[in-house]
Amino acid sequence: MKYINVAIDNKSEHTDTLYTYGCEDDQVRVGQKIRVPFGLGDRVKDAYVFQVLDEPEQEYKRLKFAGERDPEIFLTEEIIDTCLWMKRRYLCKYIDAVKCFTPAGSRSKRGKERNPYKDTQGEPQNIPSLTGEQKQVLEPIRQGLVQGRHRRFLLHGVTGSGKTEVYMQAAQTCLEQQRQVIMLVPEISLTKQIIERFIGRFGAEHIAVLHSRLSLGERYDEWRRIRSGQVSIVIGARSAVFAPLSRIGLIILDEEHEATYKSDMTPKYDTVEVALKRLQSHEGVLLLGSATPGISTYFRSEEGIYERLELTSRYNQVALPQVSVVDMRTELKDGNRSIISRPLYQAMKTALEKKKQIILFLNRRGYSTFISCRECGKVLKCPDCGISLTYHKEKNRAVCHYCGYEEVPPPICPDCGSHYIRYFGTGTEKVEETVREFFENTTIERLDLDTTKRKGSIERILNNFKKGKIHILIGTQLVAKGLDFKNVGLVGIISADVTLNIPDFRSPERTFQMITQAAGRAGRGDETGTVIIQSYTPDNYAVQLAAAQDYREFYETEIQFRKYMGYPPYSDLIQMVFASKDEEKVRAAAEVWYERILHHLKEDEKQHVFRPQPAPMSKVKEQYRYCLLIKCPQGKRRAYSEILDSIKEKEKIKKKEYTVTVDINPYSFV
DNA sequence: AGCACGCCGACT
DNA sequence: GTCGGCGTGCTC
Repeated sequence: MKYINVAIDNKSEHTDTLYTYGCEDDQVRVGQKIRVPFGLGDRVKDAYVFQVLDEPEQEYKRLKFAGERDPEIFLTEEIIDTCLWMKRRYLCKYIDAVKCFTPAGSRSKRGKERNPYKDTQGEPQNIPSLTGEQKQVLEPIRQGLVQGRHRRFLLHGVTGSGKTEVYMQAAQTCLEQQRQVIMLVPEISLTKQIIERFIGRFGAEHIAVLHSRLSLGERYDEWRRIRSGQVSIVIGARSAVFAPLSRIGLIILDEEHEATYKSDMTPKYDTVEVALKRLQSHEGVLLLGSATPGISTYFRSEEGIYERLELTSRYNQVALPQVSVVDMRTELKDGNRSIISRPLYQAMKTALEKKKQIILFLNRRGYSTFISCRECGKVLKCPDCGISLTYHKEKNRAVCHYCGYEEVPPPICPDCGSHYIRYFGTGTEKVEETVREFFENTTIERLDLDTTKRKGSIERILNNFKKGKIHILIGTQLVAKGLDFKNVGLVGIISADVTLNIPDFRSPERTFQMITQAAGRAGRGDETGTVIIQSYTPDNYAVQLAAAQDYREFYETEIQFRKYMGYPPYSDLIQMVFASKDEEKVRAAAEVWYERILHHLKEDEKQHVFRPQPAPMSKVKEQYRYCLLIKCPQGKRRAYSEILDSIKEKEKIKKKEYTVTVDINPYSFV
């Protein structure tokens, strides 16, 4: 007779605790899935075993007994341990964490297992010989793998420097140690080449590819295939970090800086953190790769938390593209009010004459309006937070979304006295229209979230572009992600300012990454490509250093700003969002939390918590939302988690009609 | 989230 | 007197 502590598969916050059951089955183990009677009606619920005990921890007046076990779903102790860690770190429920590791579907009814990539031949390959640089980079990774030690690497390599080959050879070494590999990519639909190369090299039978098109049944089958030990390499987007492998030797994150590695659903986990947690138990190696590492990542490589490896030369020795910045203030002065500058227009004409293709980048439309002078380029910013102020029409104020600072927008530019104050943020969607007017006999296609909603449409557009059927492709960041088009002669960035002035402390970082990535699309064939960046603040360091392709200098500049402002990596930003149908109730709830948090802090720590304010998009889906931001100093994260946890505990005693979500270092502050 | 217990108003 | 309203509180 055993006693088990289980997490119940229930939606409610109120039942998010471990319940003790008696268990007749002596074979019961931590991680198993088991049926239990629950509640007054003894409804049968799924539950997961977190602890197995010989004696119950206390007397229960109505102890119940667990039912049958699910023989197909069982997790390892390492996974249960990681669930406990996730609950703390992301303030999610036990079951939310467990569900990351278990397949959502049930056994597929067809009865036979299916592997959608079984028929993919992949490119049969000769293993290419490595350049000197690649060999050098690979050496310490191999060493870590062979010794079976936990090590962490940042592979900083320019576009086209052959990172994928390093990944594959590291994977090879890992397999030779009888250990398994998780290969994570930002977006599976744009990663066909990598998948084909892996399948070609290692064979489809040892690889599981997890992607969003899998049906629930297929997902279940893949999960079982992985769990059974048949699979030694799992390729997938961020959720593949939860793959139920039992001997993980290596986790690779390609394009480490990408926003998709941060989950936007509960639990709001950070893929790198989960990978690290798992690798510590498995004594495995973490390999982060990027051409433009995130500032916090690079900082950690400076601190020695990650070992940094550099690939500086391009594989095929193609010269980096010619990058120039167009000053849109001059365009205005000279009477060109159009969205396309004269240099960009000229370059487009030339490219079309040479039968070269063009990509125009339209940055994601800002959800907020920033205020800027079209003559000198000045942008209104918060004096305390250093981020752009957002214009609120209803009250005619420029507001800081971090701390709530506000001011009446000046009628003339405070720097140069110009009357050309403009409210930016919308209007860029007119690009397509303008381009069509300027270039009548060309094929123009737009690629963004709206056009890609329909299945297969990304592939269709990209294929047509590849075949040369489309002359000008207008798109958002989507187009920038790792695509290799040989005939692109020109890349134009319509407005660097939109990205630069998103009210987020990372907007310079994002701008730098966006420009670098876009530039990487130009001149991938044998000719040097051209990149043109349009901006009203052409002297901005992010724009300038991206144009100069100087990552190191950008890092040095940016890290100073982060240090001065106390932003990550010098702190963690904790964002809490309160939501309710009742506007007054959310406001009150946010205030209560604010007061309670302050109550737990010492006098000199109170400045880290900002007064709650209505969210920038304050009403979404009939719900009113309030935000509360905490700048959590380095090393204090656990303390804050505990404070929030205890408030959550107290708050749920009184049933309140609102929801709270906590997001640590969110990718956007909405 | 369910589901039962419980303490007040209109029915056979 | 009792059938049922859904407010309140618990679930090993």
